[in-house]
Amino acid sequence: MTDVARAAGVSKTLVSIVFREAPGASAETRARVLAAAAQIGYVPDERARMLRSRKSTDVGVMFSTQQPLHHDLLDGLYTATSGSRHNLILSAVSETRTQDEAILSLLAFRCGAIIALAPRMTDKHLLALTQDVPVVCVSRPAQAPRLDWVTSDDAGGIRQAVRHLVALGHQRITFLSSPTDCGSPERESGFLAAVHAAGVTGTVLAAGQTGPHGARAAAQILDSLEPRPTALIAFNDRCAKGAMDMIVQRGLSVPRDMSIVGFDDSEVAQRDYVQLTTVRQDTAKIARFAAERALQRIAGIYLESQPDGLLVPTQLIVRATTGPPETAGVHT
Amino acid sequence: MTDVARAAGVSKTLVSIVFREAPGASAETRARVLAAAAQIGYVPDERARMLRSRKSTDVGVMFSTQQPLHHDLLDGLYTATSGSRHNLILSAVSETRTQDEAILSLLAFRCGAIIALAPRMTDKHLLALTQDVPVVCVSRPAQAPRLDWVTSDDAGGIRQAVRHLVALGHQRITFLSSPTDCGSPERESGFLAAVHAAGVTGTVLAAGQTGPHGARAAAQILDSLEPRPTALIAFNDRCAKGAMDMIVQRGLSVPRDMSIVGFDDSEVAQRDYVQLTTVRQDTAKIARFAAERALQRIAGIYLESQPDGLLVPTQLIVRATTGPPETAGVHT
DNA sequence: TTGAAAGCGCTAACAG
DNA sequence: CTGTTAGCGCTTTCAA
Repeated sequence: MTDVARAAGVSKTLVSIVFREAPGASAETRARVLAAAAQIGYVPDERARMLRSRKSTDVGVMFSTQQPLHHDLLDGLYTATSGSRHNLILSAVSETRTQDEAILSLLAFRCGAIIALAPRMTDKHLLALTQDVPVVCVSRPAQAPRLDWVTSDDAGGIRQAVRHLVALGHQRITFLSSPTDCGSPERESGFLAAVHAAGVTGTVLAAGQTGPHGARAAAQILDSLEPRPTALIAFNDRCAKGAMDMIVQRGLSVPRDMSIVGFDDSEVAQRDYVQLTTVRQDTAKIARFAAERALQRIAGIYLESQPDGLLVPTQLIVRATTGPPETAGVHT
Repeated sequence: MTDVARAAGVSKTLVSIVFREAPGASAETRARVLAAAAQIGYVPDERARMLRSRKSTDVGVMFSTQQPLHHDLLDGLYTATSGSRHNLILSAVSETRTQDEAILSLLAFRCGAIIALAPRMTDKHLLALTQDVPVVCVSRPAQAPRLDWVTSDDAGGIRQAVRHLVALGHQRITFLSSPTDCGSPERESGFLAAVHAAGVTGTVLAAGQTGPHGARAAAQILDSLEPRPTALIAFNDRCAKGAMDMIVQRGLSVPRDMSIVGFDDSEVAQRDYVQLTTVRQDTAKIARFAAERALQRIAGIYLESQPDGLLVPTQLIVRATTGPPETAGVHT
């Protein structure tokens, strides 16, 4: 910066003013400073800048490398913050990095707010965090005061799936849950409420969020002797996919012998060889809300009138993996 | 920090020493400082720390939200740097954020080195960047001095695919390229060399990296009247998938009417309903090398003896989408 | 419209 | 082993 100031023949203050796009510099000076900076290849040190200005305007984002949905959300967050002066500080959760580590790193960078994608911590833990920095939870509702959240209407989404299946004539439906994941409790209770309302038989089986989890659960269902369900609703697309693999591998056909519904409408679902019927999440809207809230909090705006969270509607995308149940008994 | 020092009854220096895990503090003091910090909820300000220590030990990583392979690489990078004192500063390329913006942001955070995943910039541009900070390119070789790189042996991988297909009896093979992507030139020339060596007919068709790209290319192939190829090798799994979709949609069967090979061995390929034969990239090894190089550069180590880059071997994973060609003529 | 000085939270030399 | 001092690159008063 000193170099730029010298090259442009002005003081450091002027350089600062120009780069902050603050008023107080003539157009002529501005141009000369920018030219000198470009010449030298100067980029303001974001760390020093934040350090001195004391207010960190950066938004920290905790996401998971393994969740396709998070990549769509990241896209949405960048879109929502582009144009603003706010940087996104990314902190990933991976196989070798825990959520706590990710959050700690965000704290160390003194983000002005944190957007946590699918935080698997308790409300209490999150609330404690809120003492230090405003937090917006994505993919899970929260109950604590001053804890913002935004998530898909999980229960509503599952209800759409159940109604679709019931309309096709299904009487026995199983939900493959992923107990430790965000949103699973809501989807599970939504499922139970929906099957109850429709007067059909619904069972819940703990599966998990990955393909192998779905496959294992499907195998379990096929191996059991009881009247087999004719339709499966999975916690997410990957789980749905795994279940489908297993069913086909056992010589059965989808959707003839088993209808399958996923959740997310991730790329896997869309591009698949067998087009997966799924519940689509509106990631753009979720991201927009999360970003908006985070920026509000950073600006110190806390409106009593606005609710803590937002439930974003889902949309059922009917593709090729759902159909009427096979009426002629079971062939294994 | 001052608060912690007061609470622990020591000077700020001691607190600094304790948090840096530097020698010069008694175990007793150390414990007292840590206790006080935990009590207060103190986390050292990473920005101030880097600012003062002048050497930024952080590693900047440019990645793309849309590339499944990058998420595996991120995992690998976190694993490779965990345990070291180096932070990973992530900067994403998304629909609304260009590579230049991503790099600029990394520069603004004064990373000690940058790992660029699949940089689509010219060697010249990258070389200019190297003046400011050491750069390690991933997924593409580079020719410039002091520009480190690591990528899969693209040509070798394609050769494995070609040999596999030729061994099955294929005589006409088409490669679906993605001209603007990293690695495509290498794969294309590797393909041409391999078909030449095998004495079979090989053609190249520009497709792209997404499913729709692959589908469009496949349609083009099916619509042309010339002797149709009996096997396709795609730039990546998504492209392969899209081509497969189109082929099946036209009433043909894979691999009977057309064998298909992908590239990457991404989750799509592995979990797919139709198990995709593909060329696996060793992401863990690539990530390890990239991280190792970056840390070396940060440490100021430049060994003349070591090569600029590394070509990591690939592995052909034979699944269900390749088989002998249908000998009875073409049925449309 | 411009410049000089002070200081953000921390680390790195020193000295005790 | 512990404390004091100076300053990283920037922004922010305040004065010219």
